[in-house]
Amino acid sequence: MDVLELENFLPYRLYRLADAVSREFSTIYRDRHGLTRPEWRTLSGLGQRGSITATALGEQSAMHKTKVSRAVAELERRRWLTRTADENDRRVEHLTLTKAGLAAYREMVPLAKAFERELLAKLSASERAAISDGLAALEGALGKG
Amino acid sequence: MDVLELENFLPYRLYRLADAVSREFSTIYRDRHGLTRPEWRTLSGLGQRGSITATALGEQSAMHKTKVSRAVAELERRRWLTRTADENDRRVEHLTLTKAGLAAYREMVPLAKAFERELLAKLSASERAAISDGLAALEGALGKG
DNA sequence: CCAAACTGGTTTCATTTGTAACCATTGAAA
DNA sequence: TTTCAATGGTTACAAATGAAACCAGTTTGG
Repeated sequence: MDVLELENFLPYRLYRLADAVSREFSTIYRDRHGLTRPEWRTLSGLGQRGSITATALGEQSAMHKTKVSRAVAELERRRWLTRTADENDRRVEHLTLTKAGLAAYREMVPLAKAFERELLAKLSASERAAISDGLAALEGALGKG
Repeated sequence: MDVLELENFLPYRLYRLADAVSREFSTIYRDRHGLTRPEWRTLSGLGQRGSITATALGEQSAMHKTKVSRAVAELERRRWLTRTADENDRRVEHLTLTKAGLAAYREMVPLAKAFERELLAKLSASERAAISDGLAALEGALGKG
């Protein structure tokens, strides 16, 4: 009979791995600041790109617009970001980190990098290359459709 | 200033890719049978392993026990599986696919394999090797802690 | 024996999520 | 213009999720 081996099935392996890594990483921003993943991504997207719109943020961090909307609302409530209206298009708002938001970002970046470094340190150089190349290839394949 | 490039950050890349692939794949079992992901995994775990317990199913398919419990309940409602009590331990129940469940499984397996094949077909042989090795290495690294 | 402590599995409750509907504004077309 | 489709963003509602409490039943240690 034709059987599917789940543990070798690419979608399953990817999901399982992403879930494990993401869950582990989430303890960092959760413990430190009580952030959810969408909030962390928003913070991190804004820190990386400076002032951007909610739509751009959604694209850059691969989040559904409702997630962005809610994360932005929460960070605004914390006074970690401010919205400023666009001059030309009144539907658009530009998001910018406040001093407090920037401080949180600056504090998080080294922790995030350390997490990644420690994870990759468990691999050999060729394994690191393999993951890097493999993910890039898949990203490319999905991009095309 | 120290910036984190989200698009090169491993946890983000993994999650994004897994989400995209999984979302795409989910249309197959959703359109065909209206299954959720936990339900699909349950079906597929049972098809692969024959008769197993809910706990074993959770371990094999990396699902929280409440997910397993609910997915099993739904598949039972559809009469795709049956539970039989363990002789020695009355807490344990062994899950087995019914004829209908097995039929659904047999129908899904080729679709799943085709999906994976088509995805991998977009990569070169060396890229396929890279993904395979890279994921295996990460799985190993996480396993150890 | 009998009382913890533990395990397989379910349920409850609060939180997170996605879909779809929505509001306001803008751009294009008639 | 006026209308109609599209776009940025929010909200309402339903479904999915996880943590913790729970209910058997089982094991362990006194």
